[in-house]
Amino acid sequence: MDWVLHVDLDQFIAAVEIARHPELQGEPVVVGGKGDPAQRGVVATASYEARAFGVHSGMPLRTAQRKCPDAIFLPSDSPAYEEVSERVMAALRELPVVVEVAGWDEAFLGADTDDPEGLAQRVRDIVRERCGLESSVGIGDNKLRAKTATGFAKPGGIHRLTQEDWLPVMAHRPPDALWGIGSRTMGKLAELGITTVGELAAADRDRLAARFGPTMGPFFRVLAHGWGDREVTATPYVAKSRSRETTFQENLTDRDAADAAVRELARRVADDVTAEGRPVARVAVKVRFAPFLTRTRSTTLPEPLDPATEGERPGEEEPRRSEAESPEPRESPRSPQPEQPPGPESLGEPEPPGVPELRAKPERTTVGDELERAALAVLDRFEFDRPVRLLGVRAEFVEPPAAGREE
DNA sequence: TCTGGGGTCCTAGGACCC
DNA sequence: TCTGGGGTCCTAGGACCC
Repeated sequence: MDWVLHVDLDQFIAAVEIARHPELQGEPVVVGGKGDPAQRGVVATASYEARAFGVHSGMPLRTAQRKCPDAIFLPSDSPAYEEVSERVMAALRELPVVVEVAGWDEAFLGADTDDPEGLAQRVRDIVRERCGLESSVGIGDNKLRAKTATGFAKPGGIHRLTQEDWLPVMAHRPPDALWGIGSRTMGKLAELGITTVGELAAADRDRLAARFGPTMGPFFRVLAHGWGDREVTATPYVAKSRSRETTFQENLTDRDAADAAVRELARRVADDVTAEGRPVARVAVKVRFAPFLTRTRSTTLPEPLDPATEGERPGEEEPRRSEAESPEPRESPRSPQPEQPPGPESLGEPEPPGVPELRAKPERTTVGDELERAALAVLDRFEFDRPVRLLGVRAEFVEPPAAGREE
C-alpha cells in the first residue's frame, strides 16, 4: 500500500553546530543572526536545552538571552547547513522511496510498503549512520497528515496519522495547528466563532469563502478535515524568484546610503540570477521603514533581462530566430562602461527630440548594471519620510516554458 | 517579542481592450 | 454620453512556511 512519510531533522541547525563543536553537547545552544545577542537578529534554531527556557525560532536574539542568560550564541552559517542537508537527502535516496525535498531539514518520502513503521525506522537509522543526526518521521495517507504526524513524533520518534484518527486527534486543537493557518487567520476565524479544527471542519463553505475568498476559504475547511495531496515527486524544485535583503544594525536616515545599499543588493541578486542563467521579468524593491512598516514597489522590465545573451558569450552560434533584427552589433565583451547617467530618467523615457531613427542602442551592459539601474529606479518611487530599517531587492524569473513543449 | 532572510501563493483594485 | 460585462495584465499587500 502507498504511504507518505515525512522526515524532519531534530533541531537541525543546532545539531549541525553541536556535531562540529562536540563540547556543546547538552548545553543550551542558540543559533541565529551574527551570533551576537546585542545585535539585531532572530533565533534560527535553539537546542532542546535552550527551548526549556522558552527560547524558540523567530524570537529576537536579545529576548533569547534574557530568557536564557547562559545560552551559547552562534552565528548562522547557511553553507554548512546546506551541505549537511544535501548529505541527508542523498542518504534518503538510498532507500526504496521517492524523495521530495521540502526544505533544508525536511522531506516527503513516497513509498509502497506494508510496514511503514519499519520503513520509518530505517529512515531514522540511515540518517543517523550517514550524517550523525537524529530525526523524526511522520506517517500518513497524504502529505498533510504525514507532516502533521511528525509534530507528534518529535523528538526522535515515529507517529502515524490517517483518516481514521485525524478528527479524534485534531478536532479539539486550535486552527493554527494546521499547516497553512497562522495566527492572523486564526484571529479572523475566531471572529467567526470558529476556535477549533473541529468547528472549522464543520463550518459553512460559503461563509468561509465570503470571508477569505473563493480559494482560501474552502481550502481551510479541506485542511481541517485533513484532506490533501498525496503525490510525492522527485522533480527538482525550480525557483520563481531570487532575492537579497538586509536589516541594518542602525536605521538609515541618509538617502545616498539607501542608494548604495540597493546597488549592492542588486549586484548580489545579479550574481545569483547569472549563476542560474535564467531571464528576469520583474524587479521588486522592499523597504521596511521604522518602526516596522514594510512597503514594496516593483516593475515589469520592458523586456526580459537574459544573462545568457550578455557579456562573455563565446560566439558559438547566432541568436536563434534573428530575422529582420535591427543592426544590433554582436559585440565582443567590453570593458565596463565609463559612467552611468545618475538621473532616474533611464527607464521608459521617450526619445529626446532631434534624435532620429538611428538611435545608438545603449551599450550592452551586464546583468548587474541593468538590475542595478532598474532597482534604483524602483527605489526612487518610495517616499522616504522615515528612517529605513531594511532594504531588499528581488528578481522574478520569466515563467519557464510549460513542460513537454519544444521549440 | 522591538520583530532575519529567503521563499511561495492568494486577493483585490485599476487599466485596458473588446 | 451617465452607461455593460468579461478577460487579462500589472501592481501592492497580506499571510504563511522553513
